[in-house]
Amino acid sequence: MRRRRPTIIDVAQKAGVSKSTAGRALSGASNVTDEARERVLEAARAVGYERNDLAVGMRSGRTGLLGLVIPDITNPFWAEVARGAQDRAAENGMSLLVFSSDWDHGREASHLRALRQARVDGAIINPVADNFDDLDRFGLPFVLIGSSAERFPATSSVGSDIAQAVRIGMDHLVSKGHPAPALILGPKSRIARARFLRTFHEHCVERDIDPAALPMEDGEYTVEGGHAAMKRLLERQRAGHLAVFAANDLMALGAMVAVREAGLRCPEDVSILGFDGVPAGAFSWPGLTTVAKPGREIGMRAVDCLFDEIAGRPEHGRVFMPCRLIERGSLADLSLSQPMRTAWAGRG
Amino acid sequence: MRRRRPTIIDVAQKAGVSKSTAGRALSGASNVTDEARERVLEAARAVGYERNDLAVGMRSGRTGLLGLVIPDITNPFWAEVARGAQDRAAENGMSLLVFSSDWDHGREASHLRALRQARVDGAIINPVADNFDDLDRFGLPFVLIGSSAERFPATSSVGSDIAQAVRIGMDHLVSKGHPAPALILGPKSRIARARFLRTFHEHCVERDIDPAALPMEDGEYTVEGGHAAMKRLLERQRAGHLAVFAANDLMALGAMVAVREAGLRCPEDVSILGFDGVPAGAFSWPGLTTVAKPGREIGMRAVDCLFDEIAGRPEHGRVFMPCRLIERGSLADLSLSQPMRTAWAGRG
DNA sequence: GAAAGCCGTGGTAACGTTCCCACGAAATCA
DNA sequence: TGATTTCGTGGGAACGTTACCACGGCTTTC
Repeated sequence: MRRRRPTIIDVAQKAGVSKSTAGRALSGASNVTDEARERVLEAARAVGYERNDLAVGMRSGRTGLLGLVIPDITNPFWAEVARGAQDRAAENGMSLLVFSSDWDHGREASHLRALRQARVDGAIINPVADNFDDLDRFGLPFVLIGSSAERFPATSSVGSDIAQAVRIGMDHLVSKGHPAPALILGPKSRIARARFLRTFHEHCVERDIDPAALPMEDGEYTVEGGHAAMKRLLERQRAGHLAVFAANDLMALGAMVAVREAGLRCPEDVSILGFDGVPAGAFSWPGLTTVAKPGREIGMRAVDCLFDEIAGRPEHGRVFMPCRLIERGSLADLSLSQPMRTAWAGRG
Repeated sequence: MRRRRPTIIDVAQKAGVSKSTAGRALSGASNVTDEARERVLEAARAVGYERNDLAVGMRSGRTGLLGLVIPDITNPFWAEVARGAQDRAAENGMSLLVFSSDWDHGREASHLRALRQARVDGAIINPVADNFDDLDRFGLPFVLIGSSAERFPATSSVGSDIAQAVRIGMDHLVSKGHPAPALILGPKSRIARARFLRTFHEHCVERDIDPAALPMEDGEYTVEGGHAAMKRLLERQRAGHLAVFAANDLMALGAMVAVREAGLRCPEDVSILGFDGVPAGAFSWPGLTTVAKPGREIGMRAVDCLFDEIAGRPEHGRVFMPCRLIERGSLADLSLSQPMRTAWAGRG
């Protein structure tokens, strides 16, 4: 048999005040005598009172619940985002409702409905929908995360700064003597790809390189995709050192496997630079040098923006979080041994 | 300006029935005319009604919320557990509140309080506390997960079957010609270690091997821990093939690095078997052969048990989920080339 | 044919909290 | 001193739903 949990009325009785006064004391309102507050708090401790969030939400409209809708909590990047969001939420006494959409419209819609029914105060969403209808109908404050947020420029959102990331990566490649790397990119349909390419082209223009002369392969954002892309790259490349900038760590790791299978060595014969910062990159051989996205910071920042959104404060627009280089062992340093002698340098 | 959301009363008015009838129709109760139900459902659709879960929870005592308290959502294993739990919860129309405790008593206690205040219907908990006080005070239905659940044998819990996992691993080692491997274990304080060792000893007895004669090293459950342990192992081992069973994949990956640093090759000189099934093991070189825990299934099963617990159905006691072998490239096959010629075979 | 049971319906209370208003006492102002 | 403000307090309504009870009409039973 489970005993009835004490309510604010029990506390009020024990303290000898009305439930209004007890409520004020417990919620930290100012217009209560110190003496009354003391008595109420003591009584609450004595009876083991714990506020009923449902009742609070019911009456005040604020539930202390935040929603997080991401493609897959199993993906290390999204796990980091979730962790950051959860920590920042907890700091502010709020709890996080987590949902995985698996890039599925139906699931996303159903999760958004669940969020509404739970009366969350707001949500952080990585949208799978490519039109704004679903989100527009959401009806609650929300913040977008991830690169697909770019499709909704008018909405408050937080993402990694792909432009800056590409720049960091290219600077590093140049410093190691690979000014004109080959590219392994994601599917043409993805927004992130376009942004990546755009910045890459800017970089080429600055350095007087013809981007059209650089080898480029597409593939899914998976190990298999990277593996296949690298095989194609190696078929085109016969001699000299090959440097590759992959748009995704999993692709980079797949590419590394392809290099090994071709009887070549990384980084001696092929240099590989990744993008994401997945933990697995630390255990590959060689360790994967990569541009890491600040997943945790994105999650935290998204919660901050969401709070502003909820409070009706002027919206942030798009927030871009800076990425950073993690240097491990997958890049050869050609800057000293054979300055400027990369695969395609001076071809065109 | 955000318009007031339609309530069940709006639906009832539109349908021309009382709110009682509307409520019955919407909650799928049986004692309503088909005609009335139809009218109510149509009205609900027309006004865009969505049930208020807070009010339901307030009145009925069931919130449709489940809690999940794990050490760290960022850890791939726990992410899998969370994913499984979330999917199974969603199947049953419930939402998951996720918290990371970071093995910290204070955080755990505060998360449990948050769950109580949110009036969740139940919780799945990987307890960090080593005494039962906190959990005993929890006051809501719950199911324990992870190996530390072993400290609370009276409570319903779900974990991986370490005994079976060790057996699978050993069988595989034997089949490859490594009947007496060295061990890399976790810290002495951890429950999982004891269970691992116990089964290992049983295995040795069955095969007439003196476990005391086998090299054994401890370390933290991290890459660094495994790295250091393997270095110590290699100092003791001068010649012949060395086979190692690591109690954790991260340790195994660290060990692999140590092997490479010592100028040896895996699997030619050293065979390594891991335990966990982390994704990173697929990208190491060689790929890590390992015994994988069924994280997702554990999460799903835990939710099933929790439903039983909530419904007051007879408790399950401890549920053990079977692990499976993932064979990649980190074990040499000595069974043909040099039958039974492992490092320590026939020493004692 | 009367009593008893079933079924669909509607009205009302209850869940636990916060919000709003009114009240009296003390403090301040003219 | 009398009028006005301030402050702490208490009472009651409200949030949106489900649980409970009572009612009338119908069918079943003896």
